[in-house]
Amino acid sequence: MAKYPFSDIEKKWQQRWEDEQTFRAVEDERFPKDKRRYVLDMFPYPSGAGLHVGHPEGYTATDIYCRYLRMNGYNVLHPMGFDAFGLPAENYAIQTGTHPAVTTYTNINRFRQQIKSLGFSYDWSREVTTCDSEYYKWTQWIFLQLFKKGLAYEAEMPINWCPSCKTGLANEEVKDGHCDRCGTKVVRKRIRQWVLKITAYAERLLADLDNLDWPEPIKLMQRNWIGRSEGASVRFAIAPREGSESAAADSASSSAEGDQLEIYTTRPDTLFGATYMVLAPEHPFVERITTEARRAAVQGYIDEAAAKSDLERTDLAKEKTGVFTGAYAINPVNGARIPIWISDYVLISYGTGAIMAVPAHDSRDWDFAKKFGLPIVQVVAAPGETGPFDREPETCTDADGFAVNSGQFDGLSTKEAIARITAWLEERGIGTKSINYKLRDWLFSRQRYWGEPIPVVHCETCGIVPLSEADLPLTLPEVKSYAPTGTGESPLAAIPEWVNTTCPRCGGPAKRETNTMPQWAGSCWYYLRYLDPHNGGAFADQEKIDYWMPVNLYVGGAEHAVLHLLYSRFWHKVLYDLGLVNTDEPFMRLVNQGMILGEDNQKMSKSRGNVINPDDIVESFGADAMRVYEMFMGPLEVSKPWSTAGLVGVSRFLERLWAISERPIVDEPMNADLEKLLHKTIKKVANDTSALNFNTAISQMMIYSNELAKLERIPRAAWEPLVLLIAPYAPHLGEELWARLGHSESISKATYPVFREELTIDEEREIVVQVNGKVRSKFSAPAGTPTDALIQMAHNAEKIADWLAGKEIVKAIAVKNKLVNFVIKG
RNA sequence: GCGAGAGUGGUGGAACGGCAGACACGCCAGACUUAGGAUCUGGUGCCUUUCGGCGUAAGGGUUCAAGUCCCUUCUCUCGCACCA
Repeated sequence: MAKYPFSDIEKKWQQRWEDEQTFRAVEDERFPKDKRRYVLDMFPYPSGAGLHVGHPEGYTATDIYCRYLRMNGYNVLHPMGFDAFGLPAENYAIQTGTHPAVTTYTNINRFRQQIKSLGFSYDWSREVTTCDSEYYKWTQWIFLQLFKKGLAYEAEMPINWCPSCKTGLANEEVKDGHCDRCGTKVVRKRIRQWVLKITAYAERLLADLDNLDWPEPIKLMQRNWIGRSEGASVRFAIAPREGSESAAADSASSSAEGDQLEIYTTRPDTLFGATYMVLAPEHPFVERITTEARRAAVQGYIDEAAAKSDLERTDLAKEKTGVFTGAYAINPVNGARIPIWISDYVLISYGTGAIMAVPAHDSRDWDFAKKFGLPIVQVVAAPGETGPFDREPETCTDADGFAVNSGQFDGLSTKEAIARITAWLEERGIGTKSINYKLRDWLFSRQRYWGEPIPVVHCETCGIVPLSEADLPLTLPEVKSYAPTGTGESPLAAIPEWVNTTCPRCGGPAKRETNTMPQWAGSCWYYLRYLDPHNGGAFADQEKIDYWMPVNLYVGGAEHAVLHLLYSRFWHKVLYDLGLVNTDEPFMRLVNQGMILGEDNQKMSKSRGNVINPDDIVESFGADAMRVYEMFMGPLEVSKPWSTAGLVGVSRFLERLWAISERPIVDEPMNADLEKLLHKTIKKVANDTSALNFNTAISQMMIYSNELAKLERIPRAAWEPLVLLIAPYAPHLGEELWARLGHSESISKATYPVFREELTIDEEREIVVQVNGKVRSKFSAPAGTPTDALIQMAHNAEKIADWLAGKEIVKAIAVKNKLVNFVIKG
């Protein structure tokens, strides 16, 4: 049998779609709001390696869904573009001297051609590229809005620095103390940075997750990343010096007296158990409170801590370290004089950088107290525990219970004690209820070339001055060397004619900002630019935003859970607050596709030699086979290994459809059984497709086509619906078969088949007869036969009399249309 | 350590609490064929000659009935990681 000529067919229809602009999306008011859908793919970074079989998985899923929606009368926006700023092109430039733009656009052209070869129904007229100055003009414009709102600020702060990428990294880009991109161990470095105040939106970013139809694990990851906790801020007075220490104290140290040391705790109920305090080594009080006698030891510890990498500092396995400062604080609830230590187990970046240590009820404090012989006082007892509570406890517990050794609060439940002690602190002005977040502000500057220049200047008289919006885009200058200086300045700093400029405010001499934006900037809002990609006067027209937004379905990998997906929610909320977008969330529904692994069940990688190139698959099996196979492999959301043998199976299925189409298509009625199967098939394929359960939809089409394949002559009424059903999956084949059926218009404009519910119901049902839960027989009964009649019939079913002979029927259970179960004894 | 998800034939995977293994790959047998992952027919979870028994990581439980619900354990994947 002749193979179907997929190569010719696919080329032909891709050309047709392009010539006829078949998938151009137009803001047609005749479609009411609920008949419009915005279906978005995470756009790719066009790497030099070309498209990977993982890319088409999500793209195929959304494409099938979009084609399905269009055939069901929806106006669908389905765009594609490229996330084009980024380090690989820049690193390549450093090695070869090739301008990153050259590499990037070469790669984009290759990607676009590869993506098109798979026959996706994108509206290519809306393509965006983030490194295009007409695009990043608006990235810069949004940055200016953030700046004007006070959400972008400069700070000199210790940051995560990747020595290999020679740039700072956001917290979200550090995994296990290593650079997320290149795996190099990050170090701490203190340099001037641009930071976005994402923490100002922490509460909303957290709360609004509840309204999103996103996978729970992703929402949970964002919740954990934001890390909200409730507790209290409490001020501890620094105790006056005593005895010889006081006499020895110099004037600088004694000035600390009267200072208040503020801490944050989630367990104010354990205040009576605070037996010492710990400051982060970087805490500003350390210098002031350290006594002369302890100064050398303290300074030594600080130096040691500074030399350690974050990874070493946060290694949980290591023993706690620390030194005593010589100073004491007064516990405000009981007046106890408690020593103040420093230790690197307290982080300067969280809370106030200082803690009250409650060793009886915090395992970290416990470890520390045990190591340094500090007192441990139990202040929470387990429910029912009777005491006595005057001994040092044998174990540490953070479980709830009731307060002991806590003065007037004794006996209160943990919950009650937290509320009452917090109120008591507030009355006396010693503390307040307080909320903390793990989320840090977003480190937004990169000391690299290939990114959006940050559109501000540094003026000697005016300070930081934003460029006028009319001066955007601020384009990247040409440079001789792309190599980062590594000193914390980008290559842009080496171009005086670009750096030296005039202040937009006073006209005096000023220097341009030489840091660039991180790769995440462009992807924060690209879904908005698709709405109106060529607009020169605004990032997008309001009416177009209102027409399409929000995104109804967003499909992409899970690796962006706390990066892109958090950042773009933040930007979107800022734009919402400025009245520039119509919703407070950008992506209503999110689906993460699973990874496609190599045939060896390992992650695909060049080094493992298990990489599958989509071009090869399209070449030898066709784009339709590739698409259908990727959807047939298993559920979209799970990871699954590639199997070329499995691909062959799908290819045979498409061959079979072609073979069927070559038989006589006749205007004759089909038999009742086939008609039933047809309507069941339409129902299942429609339901599964709209639910993105593509694997089971394909399976059903296989079942149906296997039936059709048994016929010599194919009734048109049995064949046309199958062609329509397969079209979203195998669009080239669908078009060709549709044309061969005599239709002149694209099948993508045809109407999806409709099933008749009554034809999906079997009037005869097979009823299973069980004895003690085990299947012993079966019989056929009309649909809807009442349960008592089913039980009667079951008695007469084959072999059942033997099973019941001499036994007592304890109970007979019947489920309509399904089964009868006899429960017997003896 | 904490959190989340997942464990089903030789393989990918199906299965509103109701016949476990749909569909597909592979394999076996046969047919046909100038056989370039070809096409067609039948078979294919394991044990047993049959009757039948056993089977969804392991163990327990709820139920007339459990892959599915509950508890315990194990393994794998992912995320977080001294956040007070």
